[in-house]
Amino acid sequence: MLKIYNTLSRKKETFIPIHKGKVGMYVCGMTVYSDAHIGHARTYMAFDIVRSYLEWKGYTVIYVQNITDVDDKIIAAANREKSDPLCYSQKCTDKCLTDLDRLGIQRAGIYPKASENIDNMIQMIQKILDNGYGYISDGDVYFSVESFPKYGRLSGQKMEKIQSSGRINGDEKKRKAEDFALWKKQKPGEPYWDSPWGPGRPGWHIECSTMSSKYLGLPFDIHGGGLDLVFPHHENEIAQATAATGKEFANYWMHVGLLRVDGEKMSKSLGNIVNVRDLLQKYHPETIRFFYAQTHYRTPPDFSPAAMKIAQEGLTRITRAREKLHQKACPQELKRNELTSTEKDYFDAILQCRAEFEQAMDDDFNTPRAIAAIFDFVKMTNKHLQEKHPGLYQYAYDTLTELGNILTLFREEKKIDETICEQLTKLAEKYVEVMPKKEIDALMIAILDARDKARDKKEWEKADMIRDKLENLGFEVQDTAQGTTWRMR
RNA sequence: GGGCGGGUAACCUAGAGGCAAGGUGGUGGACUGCAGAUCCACAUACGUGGGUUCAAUUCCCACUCCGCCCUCCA
Repeated sequence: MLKIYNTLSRKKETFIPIHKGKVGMYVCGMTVYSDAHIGHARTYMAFDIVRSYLEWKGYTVIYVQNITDVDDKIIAAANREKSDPLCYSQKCTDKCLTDLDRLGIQRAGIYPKASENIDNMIQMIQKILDNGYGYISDGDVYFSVESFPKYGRLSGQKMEKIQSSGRINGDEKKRKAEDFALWKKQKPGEPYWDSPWGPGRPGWHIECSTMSSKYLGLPFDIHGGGLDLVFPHHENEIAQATAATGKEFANYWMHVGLLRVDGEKMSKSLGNIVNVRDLLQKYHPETIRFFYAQTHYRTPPDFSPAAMKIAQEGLTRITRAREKLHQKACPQELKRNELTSTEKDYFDAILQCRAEFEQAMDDDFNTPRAIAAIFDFVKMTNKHLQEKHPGLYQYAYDTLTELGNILTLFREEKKIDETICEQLTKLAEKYVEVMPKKEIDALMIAILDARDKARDKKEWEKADMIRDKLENLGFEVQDTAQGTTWRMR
């Protein structure tokens, strides 16, 4: 039974979808005016896993993630570049989504853009006005927060406190400081759309109320985003959608803990924003994803080279076990009562891993616990590498792959560098008597065979030389009691 | 000032009213020409002070430290 921590109640609640077998999920997307950074990736990774797990549980998931392409900062950036804001944001959108693709984060089902839903927003604003929750002021339209008694429920704020804090922006055009803009009157040099209140553009919050209800209908199941969006953005979304439609908005609110960098908040002012693209120069996408998955989605992860190293090494441990399984696996009928007793132990361990994995994920998508289950499974695998049943290994391999996929692991195959084969051939020419086919496997077998002969003759220098050269080409060579094994890093 | 969430070994990360789990690292052992991998074993932890309880690290209160939001933020 899946439980989700709901920001609304600050408790874990049993997940019950509105429509049986279906889940509607809306996640606040990027404001596209620069590159995607690892904070974005953190959030979309988290929801990629949420989506994957829900699908694994048998739900059909409709995943909507908006693109904010109408915004002050976009306009400012476009003006600096002397280009049209919408063209500029289109370019950024493509870049950002491509970066996330390269990180191996699966795309949402629908990416609605603010600029393409202005009419819908105007309609919603009109309804808010019709229902008495907003007012017009010199070409601007504002939401009147005091007219919406439930305001503050999501973030635990009390209206009086918000007002008395003195921290929110006053404005002559607003009746109350806490009111927020639904529609902003056009300013010179800015893009605008016509509306019943004159030319202008929508406020930021309205796009999410509008597009979520347009694509998912109200109410819908899950609304997610970064923890920083709880107030005021999500609070405002609820107010707007409810004021306009009278319907409930979202049932479960999920918020992702914000990524930190070397123990500090990641921000423009600190100048420590790490772009996805730059990070991909240094680390394999799978390592980055594993790093994220190692921290529960509500806990702020701390990004650092040291943390990446830990992720890298842990992931390698899993990968090695999976490769060994792959080598031994072959589809074959599997009946528990036909297994030897040690094979039964292993088979039961696989079942145990599945059960623990599901239990962990059912508990508010507890990926660190799920990963612990996988590590337990890896340990059992390494202990049982002497079994004889290929079907058992197939089942183990399939299980590890299936569960890993939910955590975004094993999504890409290793790329084989074209030049590796040539370099291996050169090595073989030097040490091998009979040249094998120019394929990596054949070359490796021949080279390692030559090395074994050297080892038999106790020619350690030669053997170590070969091993060093292979290591340099990216091969991990290990001598074990069962012979020499190799793998690509 | 208001709201929210945290402080678990050397480090990272889970957890729960009664054995505190996983990873990285460390130590010892098995294996081994060496290296590596793997397995086995071991060591080190619940911020402080109260309270509730047979029992708290887990619940409550205070204190303290840290972070996030209240301005754009995933």
